[in-house]
Amino acid sequence: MTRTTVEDTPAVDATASDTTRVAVSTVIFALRPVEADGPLTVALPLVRRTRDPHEGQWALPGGWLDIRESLGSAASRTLAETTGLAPSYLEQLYAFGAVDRSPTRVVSIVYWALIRPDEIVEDGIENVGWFGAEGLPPLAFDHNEIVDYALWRLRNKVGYSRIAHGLLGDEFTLAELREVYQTILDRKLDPANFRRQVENSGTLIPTDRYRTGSHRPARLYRYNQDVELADRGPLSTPH
Amino acid sequence: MTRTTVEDTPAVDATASDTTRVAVSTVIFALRPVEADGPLTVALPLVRRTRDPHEGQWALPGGWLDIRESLGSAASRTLAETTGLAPSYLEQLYAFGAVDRSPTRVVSIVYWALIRPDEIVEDGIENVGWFGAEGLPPLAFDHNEIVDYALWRLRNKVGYSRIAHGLLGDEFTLAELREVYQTILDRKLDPANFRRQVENSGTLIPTDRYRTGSHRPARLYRYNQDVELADRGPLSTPH
DNA sequence: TCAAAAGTGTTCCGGGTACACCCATGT
DNA sequence: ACATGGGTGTACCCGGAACACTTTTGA
Repeated sequence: MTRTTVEDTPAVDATASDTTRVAVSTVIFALRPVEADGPLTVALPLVRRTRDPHEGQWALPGGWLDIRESLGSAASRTLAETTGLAPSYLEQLYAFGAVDRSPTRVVSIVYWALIRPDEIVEDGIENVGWFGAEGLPPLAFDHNEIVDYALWRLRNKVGYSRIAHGLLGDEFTLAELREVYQTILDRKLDPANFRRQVENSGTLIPTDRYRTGSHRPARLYRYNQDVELADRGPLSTPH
Repeated sequence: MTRTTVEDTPAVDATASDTTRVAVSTVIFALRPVEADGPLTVALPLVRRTRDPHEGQWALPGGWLDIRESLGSAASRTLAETTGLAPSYLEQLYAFGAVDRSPTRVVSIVYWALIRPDEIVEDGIENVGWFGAEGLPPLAFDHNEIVDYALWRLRNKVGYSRIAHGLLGDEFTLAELREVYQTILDRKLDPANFRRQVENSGTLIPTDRYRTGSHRPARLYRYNQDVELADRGPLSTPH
């Protein structure tokens, strides 16, 4: 193949026009009221873009992959830089690489994360806003589609694994844990059956403490860290 | 930040030393005897590397992502170029991006694929070899780890979805389908129960044809293409 | 004392498993 | 005829769903 026209000649300044760049973004889920004193909702933080493309629109927190960091590290770093958050759970979601998903060629490695209420930094950094995961406004790039996929994965994985504790503090009552499941799955769960199921799963450690306040005090539980294994298969360390 | 030493100055020739490149590789599974007249085994084709790094070692088929193609297209293309194969099933597996997984910085988007016996091109292209998925020799880069993960995903997904037909031809007997499951899962399955389970799943269409040859003829089945949906969630098109 | 949530007991149902049994064909 | 795999019937077990019931607190 020989170059015949100027269109075939790559720019001398090889910034973006002729290379594929790798970005890392993260969908961060938390459970919080989306309006003051409203019910708990699956919510996520978004960052307002301050430059083109899509200036002014909301987008997933993220940034460029540095040449000397792994993908998971890049997710953690860009997350902290843009939102100030450090999630308790972080897992790779998918690599998005459609040619037209950005004006320049960008492959985005997207992670998804869970954070506990006590890890949420309120109004930590400018240009960050929290949104309910359902009914988002139009986001930059293909980020609406990405959030939908992450939400599907969250709902799916809650069914067969015990990640829900990533949305709770260290100690919690069974009612609080059940509330997490009900919010994510968007349906009521029988308290009696729910109790037995999580108790039999072996992932809960009862403590001697109780949460008091209204009605009969409820026993507090803690999560058994030794479980969780045998979930992602032979892949132990994030890449 | 200001540049103070030569180490900080990027090379004018921006080939590989200061950029992250994106590669695409695929783990292709087929069911075939690994030695002539042996039992059916989960096997995959590997390509012998003809240049450094890891010259002479076996590696997953793959190549560089072209700037004008999506990730899935790149997987199909590099697959065809290196092995001559065109799989019936192709799905993204994981993005591998550890800093030290290659001498230069490479992020690999790995796909996994299934191919039917009739799609296998025997001795089609030089430098391609077939190996049993268990007990591979040491491969180039982190490819052993990648294959193990793909194998885990295959075994896992066979349990809850109906992808096994991606390893069979258009028409097949229940015994042949059961053989696929038994080979992948490495355990015997009850013929009676297996029949009822796949029949009740609604994914099989009985034909009027029978496979004769030994003993009582077995009815041939075809797969219902209309199913398979509601599996990868809202992600319909590969990116 | 009453409302409401915590916690227990019991029944029912459906799907998976084990296994006995009949059917149809090649040799 | 008989061995062998194709195909059917059935009993059992276990986990989830439904729901009645008792316990313990705050108000």
